[in-house]
Amino acid sequence: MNIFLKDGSKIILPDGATARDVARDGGLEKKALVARIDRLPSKLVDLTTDLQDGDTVELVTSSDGDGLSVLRHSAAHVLALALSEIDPSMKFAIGPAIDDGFYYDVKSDVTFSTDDLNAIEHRMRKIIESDIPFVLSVMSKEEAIRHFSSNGQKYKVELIEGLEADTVSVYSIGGFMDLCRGPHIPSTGYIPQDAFKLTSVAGAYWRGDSRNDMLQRIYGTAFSTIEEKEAYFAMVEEAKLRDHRKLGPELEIFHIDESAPGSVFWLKNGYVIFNLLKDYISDVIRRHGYYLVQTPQLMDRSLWETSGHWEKFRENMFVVENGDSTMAIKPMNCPGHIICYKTGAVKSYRDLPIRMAEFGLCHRNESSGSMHGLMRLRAFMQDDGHIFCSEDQIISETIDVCSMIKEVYATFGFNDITVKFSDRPEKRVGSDEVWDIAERSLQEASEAAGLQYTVNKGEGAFYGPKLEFVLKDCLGRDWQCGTLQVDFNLPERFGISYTDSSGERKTPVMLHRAIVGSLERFIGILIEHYAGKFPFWLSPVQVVVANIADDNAEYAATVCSALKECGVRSILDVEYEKINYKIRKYSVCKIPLLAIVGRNEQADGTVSLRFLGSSDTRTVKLEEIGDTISQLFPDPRG
RNA sequence: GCCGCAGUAGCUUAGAGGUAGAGCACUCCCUUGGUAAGGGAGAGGUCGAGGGUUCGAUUCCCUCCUGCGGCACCA
Repeated sequence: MNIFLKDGSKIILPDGATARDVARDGGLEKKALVARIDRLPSKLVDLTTDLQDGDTVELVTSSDGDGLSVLRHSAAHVLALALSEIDPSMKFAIGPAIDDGFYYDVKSDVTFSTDDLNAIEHRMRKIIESDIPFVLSVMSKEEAIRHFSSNGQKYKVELIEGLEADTVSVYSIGGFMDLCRGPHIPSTGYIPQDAFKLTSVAGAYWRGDSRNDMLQRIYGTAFSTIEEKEAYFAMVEEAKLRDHRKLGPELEIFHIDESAPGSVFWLKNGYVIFNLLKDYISDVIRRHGYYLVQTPQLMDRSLWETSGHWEKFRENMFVVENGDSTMAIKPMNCPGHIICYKTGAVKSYRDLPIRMAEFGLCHRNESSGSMHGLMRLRAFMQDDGHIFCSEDQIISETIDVCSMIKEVYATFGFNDITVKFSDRPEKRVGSDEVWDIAERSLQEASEAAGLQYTVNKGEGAFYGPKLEFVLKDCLGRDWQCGTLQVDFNLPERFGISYTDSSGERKTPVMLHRAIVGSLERFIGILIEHYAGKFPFWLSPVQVVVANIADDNAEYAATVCSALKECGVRSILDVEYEKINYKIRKYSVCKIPLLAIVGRNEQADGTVSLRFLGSSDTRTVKLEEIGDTISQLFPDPRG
């Protein structure tokens, strides 16, 4: 029969040939893992799949992203086989490939720890060496249930029972049978011995539901080549070095104390960054027509009941009993802004849009296991803002918010932004009709703003659909920061209104928006993005002026004053220490610029500038130092 | 909150049923030096908290706190 390859060439194979014969024919027998056949659109299939005359076949190797996923998925099966050897009564849940590897969830009386991973890996290597084929069999649901019940595989039985089809596919390696949709690599030997590794053990709930059994999850990863594996682990190491929880305290940016879990002590350097960020955002939003307000920390329970937060988030709110009244520390700022809206004269359509912003300190009683450095806190400051507008202003306001977000991200070098659209969640307030309008408005606005987004089904806020802005840092990691939410519900619940041009009372639409989300979290991201080497404008200490010998101390002080005069954040170091020692000291704390003065500089009225991470120096005249610095380090804030 | 792991000087860490050592940092002394650590001395620890076992616990056991890897949650 005639078989076509992806490049259009044709080969002739005997009847009954499989995709594997194509691999053999093309000398790819050792590399091809699975295949794509045009007759079976966009689906990967096993190489054992029978071909038909006229099929176009594409062989897929592990250098293809989908092929790599198959490799990892197969590695998960090998892991399962290895685990079943350790505990024959082990119950298997699921073992999929994920973005950077694979895992298998199991229930066992044996508790695994990181120390056990080597031994498990060793068993996996034996299985890989034995080059056991993956064998597909298709059986009826009943037969499969009988099989998996007979050896107590209750999770597999539950999975099968949930399947629609009449038959299920099962893959075996040796005697080990696993329910699986496939496809798989031809045999275990296709997993490269030196390019896979088990990485960690963790707990995970069966079917991701905290009401279900807690399982043990064993994570691993596999790559096409050793080089790719090494690059991956090098990246993991690099991420560890940049970890804001390590750099933050080291660089005197912040501290989190046992006495206040989930709250930040901003240290001397961190508070400079915090204020620079806050001032910068203040400036941007002011240019975009916002005014700032500040609302109380403690507000009465009734307010939270009206907003719906009491019902939905009571458990996560800090509540204060005060005599006869019950107050809550604000977990967000929206109700406060609604109260601000209600004050003063009755609003007219001429007043809209009203763009109100607040650096709002919010407290949420996050569960103990969810806290993570600056990324997830119990107390954090939102760069919050609410736009009260009419329905026909949604589009123009959305466009403005998007451009503002892009502008701010670009200032920090984040140019790769993706957007997610989250629609109505199961638990929500408001009628479906209102949700229809809200979702449609946000969709139209997104299109008008030229956004390309992916949809996160059911992930919206309880009061409205939302856009989430995700930025990519220099290690390629995604961080969700900005958000824009369209809300028809809270204005309704609080009964706020404006008078439209025909004199009629209308309820305004409320757009909730944040650019960076939480200042704390954004600074955490910045620490990791810059690896602690902040750009000049954000550096807490921009210049250290250091003398070489005592004779130059006075001149060094003059230089330091001159820098301060120019608005440069500088400190003076005239300690009696060798210049090498000082250079090392300030390189370690990542000061971007050192101004070194010795006998020569003093005589010539100059300063020797030394840049972080470079041994080049540059000598400039003292009176030109301010101009030189602003030329060398242009301010990206515009 | 759940599963697992960890907590020794400011930081990084060694150690063991008989109350602890090191490096960096710190203080003092010597060195007046030219672009990533000069030399010497000193000080610094109720070994996360509470309870139990023991003649004796920082070490073994239990409870709690905090953190770490995940899961769940995330207005």
